[in-house]
Amino acid sequence: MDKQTITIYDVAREASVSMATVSRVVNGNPNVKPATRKKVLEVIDRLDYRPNAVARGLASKKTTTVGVIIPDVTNIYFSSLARGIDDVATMYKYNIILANSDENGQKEVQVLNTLLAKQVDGVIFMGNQITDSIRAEFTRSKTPIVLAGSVDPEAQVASVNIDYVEAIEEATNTLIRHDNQKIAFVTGSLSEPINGQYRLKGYKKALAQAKIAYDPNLVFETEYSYKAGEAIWDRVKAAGATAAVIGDDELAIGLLNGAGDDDVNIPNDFELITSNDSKLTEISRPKMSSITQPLYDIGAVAMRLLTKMMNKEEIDNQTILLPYGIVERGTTK
Amino acid sequence: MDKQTITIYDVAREASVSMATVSRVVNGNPNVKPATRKKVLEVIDRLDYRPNAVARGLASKKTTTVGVIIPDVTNIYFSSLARGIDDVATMYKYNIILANSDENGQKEVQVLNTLLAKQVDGVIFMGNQITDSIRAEFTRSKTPIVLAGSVDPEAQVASVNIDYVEAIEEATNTLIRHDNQKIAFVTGSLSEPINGQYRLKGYKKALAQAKIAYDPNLVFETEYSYKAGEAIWDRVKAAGATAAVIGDDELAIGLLNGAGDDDVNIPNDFELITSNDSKLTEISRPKMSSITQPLYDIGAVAMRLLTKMMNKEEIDNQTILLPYGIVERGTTK
DNA sequence: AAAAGCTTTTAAAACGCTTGCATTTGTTTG
DNA sequence: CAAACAAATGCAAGCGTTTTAAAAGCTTTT
Repeated sequence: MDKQTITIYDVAREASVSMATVSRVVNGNPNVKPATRKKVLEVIDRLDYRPNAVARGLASKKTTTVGVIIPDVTNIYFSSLARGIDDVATMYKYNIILANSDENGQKEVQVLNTLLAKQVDGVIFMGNQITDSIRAEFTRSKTPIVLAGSVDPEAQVASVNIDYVEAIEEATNTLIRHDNQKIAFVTGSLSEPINGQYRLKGYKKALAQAKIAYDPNLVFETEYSYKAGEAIWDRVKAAGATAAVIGDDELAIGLLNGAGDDDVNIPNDFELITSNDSKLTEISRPKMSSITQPLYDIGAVAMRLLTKMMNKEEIDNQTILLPYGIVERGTTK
Repeated sequence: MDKQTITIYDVAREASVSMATVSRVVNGNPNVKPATRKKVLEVIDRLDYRPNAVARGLASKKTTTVGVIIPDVTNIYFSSLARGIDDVATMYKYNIILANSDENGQKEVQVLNTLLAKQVDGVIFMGNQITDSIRAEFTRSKTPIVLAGSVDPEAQVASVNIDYVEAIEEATNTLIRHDNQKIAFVTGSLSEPINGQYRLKGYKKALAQAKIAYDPNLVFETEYSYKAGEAIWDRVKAAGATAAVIGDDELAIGLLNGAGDDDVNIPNDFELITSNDSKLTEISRPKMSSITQPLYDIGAVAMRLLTKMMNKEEIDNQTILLPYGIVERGTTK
């Protein structure tokens, strides 16, 4: 009934060699006489033999598959990283098992476990919160893990990022230089280290340097979403801010549109700088000034780092910081 | 050295039962005496045993993994579908191997083959062109396949979509009702059936009904990208169009911004309707009128259909059409 | 208390490949 | 030309599960 699947054994028989030899030619092992290789290759072609990766994985204990845990593919920030990850994965002959986690700690643990059960050779984790339970799973397994665009304050697990402190500091400085005194800081949950520790620190540093008092009423904690941005505009306005540094592009464009719909002239009456320099910054009107960071590359470098770890190569530096910059577009004077 | 991996065998020994029994309790097979089940479960817990999915896959010939071929995760249209796919996959205990194809026929074939080598239980394919080589691979394998948001003119392979002909016809009609005589049709390559056969047909039908002559100079073939949209504005304008139906949201927002930057008043001087009702339609200013289609659901339903096929359930209808609508927002009068 | 019929459990054969070790074949060398 | 070494191949033991057929235990029935 079923299309009889043909195995390495069939090839071996037809080519009158051993399975070992067939395996060698399939894997490009050089210890095969060219004539033999040719003969085997012909049979493989004739029978249309396709090696079974599952059997391969079981025998070799390598699946050439890596797990990618992503909060939400639909968010351009993460999908940009994912694209970088996938491209270099492909380059190194790995496949990606993609799993959405919704930044939900429980799901993250769950998903991580099924990935490990599937014997992935490594995992790339995106998500702003390394909860204790996740960290526990990380350390429990011998599988290499790297964080992409996420930060581990303990610096225990490998990661690739930009320097969030400095980046936000510089963005805030830009706004200060433009004579803003009341600068809002709006971002995701402050319980996420990237916000509560890194970005906030940069924001405060810039203020301190300019001798501007830090005002907790100017920091806004919300979701990374367009709607949240639109919704928070009123509060930002009410707080008397004349500018804002924002931690996410979707959030920023929401705020921008919220202000615009409220007939606020941007950048004259209100300035803003966002954080991720995704496609969205070019799509909005005015275009958004932003911290620039190489999203694709963060993913790509993270995956590259992971390949090294999977290969048990010596790693000189576990936590890689990629360069960032600031582009001023239409939302700053 | 290596953390000694513990296997089903270890559990069997510790619980003094056979591997078969352990396997049964792990798989929830009812033929196990409650007392035995409990004993085994305790040992599993104590040893922290995790079944090896690869071995499982080899023995059972099921990997509970499906392959997803996507042109580009970074495109909101596709990532929305992907999100739907992943969610129901998770619901049915499947994992997703995600592979970017760049709509490139060669890559598609390549990727499909590695997915099949990995013994995925099914495949979801997104991409607007079912080339002959892809079709050949499809039919060659016994693995179930369904198209999501992509169309197979031959209707050989299962798919879930909306009725593109009618949808575009209706969108065009809307523009005609608003007294536009010169309506541009801008979309991706016409060699893709979705454009060249379906959408174009709907466009022409609407024109014919309104007794407006079809003018090939008003159809624009380009890429699905923001840049392409911006770039094509000049040509659309030069052609004298007063409105446009557009096949992709990124493309549409590009065109919209292109027009806006050219000081054209939208919707008064130029109207447009886009096709996918993604997040972008709410993000643009003015917000874009659009054909509404349930992107998430298309993915979800496609995956659901696939689960049925993998389960060898009887399928009543291979090609599912989901309902669409039209929302008029700010880019139409 | 033996026969019959269930319910549980076990033994062991797959599943399709990789890989360490042994063997065979081929090539140099002294 | 035998010895020594290198290259090419083969053997067979895994890899960690599932699954089928058979065996073992229990209950009922008679």
